[in-house]
Amino acid sequence: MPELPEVETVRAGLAQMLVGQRIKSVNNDWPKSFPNDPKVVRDKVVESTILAIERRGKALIIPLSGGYSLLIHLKMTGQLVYKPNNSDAGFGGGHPTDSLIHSLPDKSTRVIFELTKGTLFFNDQRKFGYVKLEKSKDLHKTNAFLRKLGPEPLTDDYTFEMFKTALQKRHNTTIKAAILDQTVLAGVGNIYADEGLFAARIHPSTRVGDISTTKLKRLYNAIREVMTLSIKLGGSSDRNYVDAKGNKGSYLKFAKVFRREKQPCISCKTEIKKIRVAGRGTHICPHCQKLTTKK
DNA sequence: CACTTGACCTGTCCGC
DNA sequence: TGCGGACAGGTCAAGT
Repeated sequence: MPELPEVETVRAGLAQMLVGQRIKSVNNDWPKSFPNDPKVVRDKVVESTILAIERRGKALIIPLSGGYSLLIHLKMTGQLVYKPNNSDAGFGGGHPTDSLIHSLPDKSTRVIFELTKGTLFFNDQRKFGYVKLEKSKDLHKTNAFLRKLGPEPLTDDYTFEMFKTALQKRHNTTIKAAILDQTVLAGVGNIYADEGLFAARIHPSTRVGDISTTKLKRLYNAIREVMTLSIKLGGSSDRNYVDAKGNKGSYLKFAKVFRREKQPCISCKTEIKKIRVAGRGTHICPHCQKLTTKK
């Protein structure tokens, strides 16, 4: 599910509700969902206080009092949903009747954190995601996943030059594979790759080295615009994704190509096609996104 | 080193 | 209705 906009939406929701709370207990049934030694987890996590909720690329980082942090990756189907202790009535508190919160825990619940004022559920149908306990000190350098991540694309200091320079090391591959590469920039996944490439009118199979600077500049802007809009709309709920309150996001109502195969292109009415690029299902308008090559 | 493919899992959908 | 296969928003380890 979750690409940068979805993870950022979860982060913002959790930050409102969890910061300052104490963790009373931790339980997990599937060891790979929380691979640390359960005794160590109990020792370092229980009785600690949540200091902040941070995001890096598609990962969440929760620093705790006591010098440790939770590093969480939702991968394809992870969810982090918080249920306040007083949410039983099912109304108010930002929990519409179709919120996932009313059926928690469920069969995909992997980890349960009991907090002072409520319960945090880590759900993950496909079990690809994880919660890991890490030392907070220099976490961005000591953790192998975080260390390799490229720059955050939505910060003010992320420039076109940074984008262009990072792409040069992937000049021989397709532009779609290149922007999905988390070492080039952090946070783009399949949805925003397709939406960004459509907005920039670039065919996903185009070789990076064959794209003009003008078009790359369009893509740089498009990726930032598409993800910024999605954050405003609470992210994309294609299948599993929900925010920290268990509610779906609405970005896909505004998506131009993603999951719109067989529908007319909003720009030229040509039928949207679904193809395969970089091993991923890929959505294009064959008329607006023509494949071009140099020489 | 750059790049591609399969594996990790469960659930759903589609064709026979 | 049942069954097999393909596929799903991500990353990593292997292979070429």
